[in-house]
Amino acid sequence: MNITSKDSLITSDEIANMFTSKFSEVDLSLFAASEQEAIGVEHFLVEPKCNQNLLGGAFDFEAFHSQKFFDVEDFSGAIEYDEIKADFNAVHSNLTREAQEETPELLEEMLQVAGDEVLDGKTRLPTCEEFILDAKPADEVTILDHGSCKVSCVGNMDLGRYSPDFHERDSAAEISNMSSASVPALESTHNQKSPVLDKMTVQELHEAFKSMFGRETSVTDKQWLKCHLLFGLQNQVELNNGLNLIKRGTTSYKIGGKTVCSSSCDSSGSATGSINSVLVDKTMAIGWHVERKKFADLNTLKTSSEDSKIDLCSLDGGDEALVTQKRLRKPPKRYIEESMEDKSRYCKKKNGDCEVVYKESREKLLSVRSRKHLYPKGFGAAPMVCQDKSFKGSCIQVPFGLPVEEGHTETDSSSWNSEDFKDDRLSSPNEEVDTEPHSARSQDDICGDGFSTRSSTQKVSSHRKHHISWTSSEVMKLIEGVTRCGVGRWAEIKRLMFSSSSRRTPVDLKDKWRNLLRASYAQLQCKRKVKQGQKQVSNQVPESVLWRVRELSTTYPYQRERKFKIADYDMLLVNLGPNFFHIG
DNA sequence: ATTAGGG
DNA sequence: CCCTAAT
Repeated sequence: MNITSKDSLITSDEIANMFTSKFSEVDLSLFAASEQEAIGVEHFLVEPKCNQNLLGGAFDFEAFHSQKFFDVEDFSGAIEYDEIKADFNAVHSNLTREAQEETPELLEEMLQVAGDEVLDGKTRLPTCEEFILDAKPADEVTILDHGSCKVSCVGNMDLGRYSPDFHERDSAAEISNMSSASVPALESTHNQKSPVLDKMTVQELHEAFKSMFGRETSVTDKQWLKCHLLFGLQNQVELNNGLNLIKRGTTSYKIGGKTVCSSSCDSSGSATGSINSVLVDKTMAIGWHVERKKFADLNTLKTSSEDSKIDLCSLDGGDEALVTQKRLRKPPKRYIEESMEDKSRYCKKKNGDCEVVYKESREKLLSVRSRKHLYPKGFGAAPMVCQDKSFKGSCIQVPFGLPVEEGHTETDSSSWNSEDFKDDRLSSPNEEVDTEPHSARSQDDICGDGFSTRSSTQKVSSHRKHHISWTSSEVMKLIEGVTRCGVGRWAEIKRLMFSSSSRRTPVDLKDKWRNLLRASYAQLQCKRKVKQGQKQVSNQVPESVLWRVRELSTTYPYQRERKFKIADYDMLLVNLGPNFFHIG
């Protein structure tokens, strides 16, 4: 089940959005008498088909799967069919395995419990103690089919033991009060063989329905009514318990013969799990199941529990703002990065002798380009994997700008004296002077930037673009480009002058030009003071170049309007003097 | 997709 | 260099 690598994740926001509507809203949509308004889950609400029960251990997910109980498309199209299927398969096998592993005694015990209640019959709801005793501590996902009222628990079906710390009775008492008041018969067991429910007349069921949902229904199908009543009951129970469940960590309880399991201690360690039972709808449960796994890697425990709280709050009633806020909160890409950064840092620390110093906390780890590739949907993807190999031994964060182009360092102003000036000038503009050595790349690979993702996940993920110093020839090409095309037409300049250069995007050109401009004016003022006429030791860009930059900046006042045609370029050069391209 | 501008 | 908003 390789769901984590999929990029079409459903985000928690979407989940929350879809399923955290207030109960009353759920009520309206799911139990509309017309049956037509509700979408998605409606399919299986009215189409009872599968009737396996839990104890039989024959929960056929494939059958379920093929019945179109839900329409994948309905769920924002974000959950891929395959994923769901994969999940179901896993669940299925899991369940099967579990069922096989369970001893007959345990199964019998379970049957007995159910049977007792059936025999007990009548209208007695389980007491608090019974609720507690019935609790099955487990990693269970409740999957409830409203058509057949089938319920299944997957995960650790620890039938023999009960959660020791399940001592809170408040919620259980609430359950009793709430349900016994209006729905006396809901304790009954597996629907189709429930004598108690069967005993109820349609009218009684209607009454129960009305008292529970506050509205009447014209549906006369007893099965339908029973299932919806159970559904409603469970919803309310969950609503009442929601927050408690999170704190408690794990719980499950039984309503009638149905085991409703909630857990917040599944493998992901996320409290989100407890929402599963709030979303009685199995598709929802599955959705969360999938989702939880996906987020387990990204979220810290803290985050996920926070999320859960928010969701439950909204469920609890009326706090739409939280949901809205959550939805609006567009997780900044930086968030992902920084969380990655944190983890990576953590990993490094963990691995010991790796000393990495980040220049700024906001330092981006990935270049935009690669990041776009990495996170097509922006969120929730690509769990950070820290591979030890990456950090074996010590590594040092290499300062940016180390990679040198063409083997010559032009931070030394001497490079401006070199001949590539002339070369550049003489070269025809269309003639690509590919000054792109691969040294930079290889440098990149050799020294790396100290981050792990490169080796671990996609190698496409080059990280923050190294600062590649501009060579003199590049600067000249830039200037020439500006001269020809004018300021602002960076794309064109890039095409003209840097077409062979993989780096140096138009934005880079723009940035560089801005820097040049800045430098040129800064230099004007500094020059007054330090008139020593020393060769610009401080800056690699010679004065003449800066001068020309200024010239161009006035020539092309940074708007599209080009005062000069290309033909004027020669004039300009003439005006600048023959020595322009040499250090003056 | 490009460009401008802030960081 | 990165990011974002505005074209």
